[in-house]
Amino acid sequence: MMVRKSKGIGERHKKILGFIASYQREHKHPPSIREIGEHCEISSTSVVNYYLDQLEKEGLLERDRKISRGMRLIGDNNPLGDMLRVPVLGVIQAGEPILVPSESPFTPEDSVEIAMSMMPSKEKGRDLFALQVQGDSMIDAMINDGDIVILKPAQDARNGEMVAVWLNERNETTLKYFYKEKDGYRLQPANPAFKPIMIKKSESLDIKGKVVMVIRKMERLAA
Amino acid sequence: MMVRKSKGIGERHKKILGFIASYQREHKHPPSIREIGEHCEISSTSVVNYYLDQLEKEGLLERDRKISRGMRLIGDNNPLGDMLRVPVLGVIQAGEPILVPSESPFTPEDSVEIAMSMMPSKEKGRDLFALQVQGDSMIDAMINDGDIVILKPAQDARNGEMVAVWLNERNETTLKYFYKEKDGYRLQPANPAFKPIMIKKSESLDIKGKVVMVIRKMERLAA
DNA sequence: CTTGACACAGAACAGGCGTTCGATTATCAT
DNA sequence: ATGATAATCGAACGCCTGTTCTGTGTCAAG
Repeated sequence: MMVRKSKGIGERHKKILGFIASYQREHKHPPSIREIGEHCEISSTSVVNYYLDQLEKEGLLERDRKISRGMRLIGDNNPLGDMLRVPVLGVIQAGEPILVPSESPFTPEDSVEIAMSMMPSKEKGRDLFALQVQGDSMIDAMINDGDIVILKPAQDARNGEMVAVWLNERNETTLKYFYKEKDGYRLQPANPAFKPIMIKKSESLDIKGKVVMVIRKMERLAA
Repeated sequence: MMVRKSKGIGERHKKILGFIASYQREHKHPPSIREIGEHCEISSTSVVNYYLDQLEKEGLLERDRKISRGMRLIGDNNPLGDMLRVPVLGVIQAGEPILVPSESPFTPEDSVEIAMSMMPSKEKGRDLFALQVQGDSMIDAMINDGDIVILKPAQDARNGEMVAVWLNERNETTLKYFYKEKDGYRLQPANPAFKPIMIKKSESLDIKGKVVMVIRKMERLAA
């Protein structure tokens, strides 16, 4: 039959890889060695095992020996991965205080799923929450109507972090870069076309959380 | 011992649920019935099975009977999910043509993972690609320096869709809402503070793709 | 031609693992 | 108290599944 001379991956290998991926997508768990054999025209379990070993050596597969269906695709092939489910607690808009987890009486109607690998640094905590932006009031933060902002509860922030604040005096919710200055705080819009807001120490500054991510889905069309 | 009167979930159930989640996170595959028993102080496999059945009835778990470790958590508990790995092909900036998959000679140095559930409609194709925005040239599209835009290759677009275009005459790459008009095309910035660009039919309009998502990670601090 | 690496088949083995069933104890309404 | 229901246990059963070993045919190098 065909020979491979021990270099690289052959057609058979690709077929197996593809089968594992599609099987896993359909059944939510990996196939057994025998199932792989049936669908890839391999009549012996030992041959499947043989190929699996090669795929593992190539770094395309990982195996938990002795464990049933204990294999998983590595890298680009793997359709499954760790993700974080972040509850969407409500909307954020100017003129209304935002709801942080402890204040919100609502059950998250919806949630968004974020890949762990996308999470900045060590914000991988379980206490993140999300809000959907309503209206154009956040355009100075470069955030559109409909965007989803993911927040981490916080009462204070370091310079340069984007925070969600409730400005009592102005009766306004806003997202700004936070800077502490000698006579108070400076809230810097992300959009350079807008001017910073200066907050005196006397005014109340109510930080609700830090913005860790912004997601904009383009499914809907522009007005 | 304690009794549950067949309503709701008890402490034991939560412990099992938690163990499955943590086990799966560590081993990349679900535990066996016996492993659950060992770590939850249940000495009989039948009791574990007993609880698993209840969890399934509650809709918190799904089971593939007869299949080894054939269980998976449902909903918020499930740390694993279908995700799309989108290759980051390079950067997008004004003054340089963008690279679409077929043109790019580079192997994606990096990739971003997006939950399937986050993908708009049926853009769940395998041909998506991502670009990292460099510079502030996309501020009129409400997109910041460092943002990641996810694109779907396309040569044309419908009105209202945001597209990535290469304007040959202006030697410029840009992201705009696309509108076809009687005498040509109108490229509308997402930011209402900016004016639309009118393109005559005589000018060449090179649509490279549709923007399906924008992601902004806030890990880095503002300048 | 011989040799040896390689691809593959098939069968047997053994342990993993879900299932099932009989028996026992605990809790509660009656 | 008492019977019904829930919770548990322990062991046996048997399929599922990965592992291993022997054997065969092919092809290229010596």
